Amino acid sequence: MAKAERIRIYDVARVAGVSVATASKALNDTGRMTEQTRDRVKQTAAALGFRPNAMARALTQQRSFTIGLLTNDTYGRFTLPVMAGVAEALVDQGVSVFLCGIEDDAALGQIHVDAMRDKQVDGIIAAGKRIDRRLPVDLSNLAIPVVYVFTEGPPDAITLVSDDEQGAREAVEWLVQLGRKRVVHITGPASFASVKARETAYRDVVGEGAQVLNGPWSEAWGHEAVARLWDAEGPHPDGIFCGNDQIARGVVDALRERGVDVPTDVSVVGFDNWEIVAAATRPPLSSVDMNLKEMGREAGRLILQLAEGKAVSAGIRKLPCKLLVRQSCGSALRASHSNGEARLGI
Amino acid sequence: MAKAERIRIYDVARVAGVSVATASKALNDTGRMTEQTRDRVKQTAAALGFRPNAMARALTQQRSFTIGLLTNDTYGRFTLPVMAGVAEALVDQGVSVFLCGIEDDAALGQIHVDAMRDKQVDGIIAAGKRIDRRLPVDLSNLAIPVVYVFTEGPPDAITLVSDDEQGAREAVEWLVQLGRKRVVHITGPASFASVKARETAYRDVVGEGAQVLNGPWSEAWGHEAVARLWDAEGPHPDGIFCGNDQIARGVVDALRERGVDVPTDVSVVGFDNWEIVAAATRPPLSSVDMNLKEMGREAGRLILQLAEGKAVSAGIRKLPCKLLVRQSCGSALRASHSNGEARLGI
DNA sequence: CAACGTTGATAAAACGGTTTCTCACCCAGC
DNA sequence: GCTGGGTGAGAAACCGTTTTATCAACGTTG
Repeated sequence: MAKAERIRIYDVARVAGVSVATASKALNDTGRMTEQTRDRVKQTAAALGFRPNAMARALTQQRSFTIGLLTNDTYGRFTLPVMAGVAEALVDQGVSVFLCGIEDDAALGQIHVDAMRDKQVDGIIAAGKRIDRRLPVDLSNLAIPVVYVFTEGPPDAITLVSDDEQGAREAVEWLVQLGRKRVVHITGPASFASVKARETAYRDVVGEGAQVLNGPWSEAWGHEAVARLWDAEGPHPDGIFCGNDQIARGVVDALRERGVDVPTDVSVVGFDNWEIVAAATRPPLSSVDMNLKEMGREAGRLILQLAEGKAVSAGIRKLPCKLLVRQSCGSALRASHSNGEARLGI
Repeated sequence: MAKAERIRIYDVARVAGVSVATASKALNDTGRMTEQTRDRVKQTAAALGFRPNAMARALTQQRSFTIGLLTNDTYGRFTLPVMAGVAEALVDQGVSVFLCGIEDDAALGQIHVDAMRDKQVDGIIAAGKRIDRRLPVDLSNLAIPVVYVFTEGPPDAITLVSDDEQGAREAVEWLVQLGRKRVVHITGPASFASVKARETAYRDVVGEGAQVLNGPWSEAWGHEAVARLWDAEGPHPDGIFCGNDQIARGVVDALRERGVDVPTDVSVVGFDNWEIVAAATRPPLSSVDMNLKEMGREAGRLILQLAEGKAVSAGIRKLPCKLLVRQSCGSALRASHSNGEARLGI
């Protein structure tokens, strides 16, 4: 097949025997004309395989049907599901996504923002990997709408984050419901806002006897924390709520090596529901899913609304997490399992 | 700061006291004029903060300075580094990247391809997660250039893949150099082309006594394979070359649980150099890195050349892998370590 | 001094659509 | 028969840039 010249609306008009103006109006369902004329134009357009040139269209209308996704999460663990959600929400509106990875490089960020402006994006979604850090770019007085996802934005911005407190609460309550009496919390560095939020919920549910161990976000820390707990005097924990799945995996491995059975002796729950870690753990890890894809979808919907000129109320929106029960916390109360799942759904 | 109206080249021309045509030529370093005039225009443009409207520009020139990246690798493990490389190669040429995740959905793929055409992308990079599978879209007779990365393309296409055979060879030769006499190969399903390529290289280096175990790409399979090998009669392996890092991690864990020391008793090498797995393994895993980011860069360079109308010879290009030595294969020959690294570099 | 090539700059025509205005036409009402 | 309002369609302007064609002014040359 030869590289056919692209069909222009001019061609459609000529074949259909109308003017370009009429053709345009027919295809966009605007203007006034006979239903007959409109159909004829539409049919010839279809027959010719006409597709409007998005550039030309963007030039007159003030929309490019393009948005920019700015992120500093190169590894993609958090951003990838968000991206998928955004794309999903936008694809059937004909909106495409520019992906801009900026690491933590302010200069690179500026380059990408400028490029986006030049390309007339209808909006920008700024996605991060940490709720309490900003991206190294200033998007505060752009002429285009901005939505912040999983990152900190200016006070009056539209921001989407996960509800860490709620997620943690679900997890700890689940452990308590299973009958666990001594639940400890092994988590990341106290400097993270999400660590604080999760800890707050944990302390709230557990009350007296709460015990929190802070360390790096690594498997190694999970090992070490278990060592500390089990080498200490007194009764050992029978439930462990971990700050993320990597720590949880370290914990589970360490327990196995000590001959402590999970979930019979100890129930373990992680956070993030990072499939690749949670599923490979033996036994597979229960974990709190932050619904990042849904966050992406919501971001897509919002940016679309804004692009269409609709008003969206500013502020921070916390989206609910969902506990995903696998085998690492046991199924003593299997009867109430599905019940719990349903109750915990978003 | 008010949402300033965008400055058009018209404004620059007026302020600089020249015609729009002159302004355009001044800024693009084309046409003829006094050096003085050119400077004056450039300076007023800078002073006004003029940035050309990319849409309008794309309409006249035949380039949008935009390319599309089509991928079915939603999880992003392979595509993410590729994307980073592509973006890196293109950003300073002012080229932006449309990201299009299509899963394995042909209809979705078609939608994205159509959208890209409408938006006049200068080229498409099709990136996959498996060398011997095609993306569910037909890009063969588009009017725009296409580069295939880490996926199978049509026979006469420009395709970039990793040189699995060379990578495997480096790994196995390294094990042999360390003095390992009984090296086995635990790998993925035989249906994968990359499995075959790696196996070929392995057999080539080991010769007599080669032993290959095929299974799924999972940690669990690593465990099981070790069980098979160590429960069998006769001498145990002293070197294991694994088909990917997940299997390798399973292998290392299983060996530790059996009291077999890595790397003292057995040297282990993985494949993919998936940081998150390789680094968390105890001890950290030596692994073959496929240089995916460099592959992305190369893809970016190629698509750029094609977009500029330059000819690029078709065919499959195998890009070299690089062995990354960590602790899982020992350092008996530490003296030749850096030597080896240097020799194995790309 | 006329013819001519250069030079610096401009007007105007693209690019491919959308949108605003204008207008011919038809029919109803007086 | 004249006016007026609604209807269907087209001419033309516009979006913001690049590019081609044109042109005046100037210096050179025969």
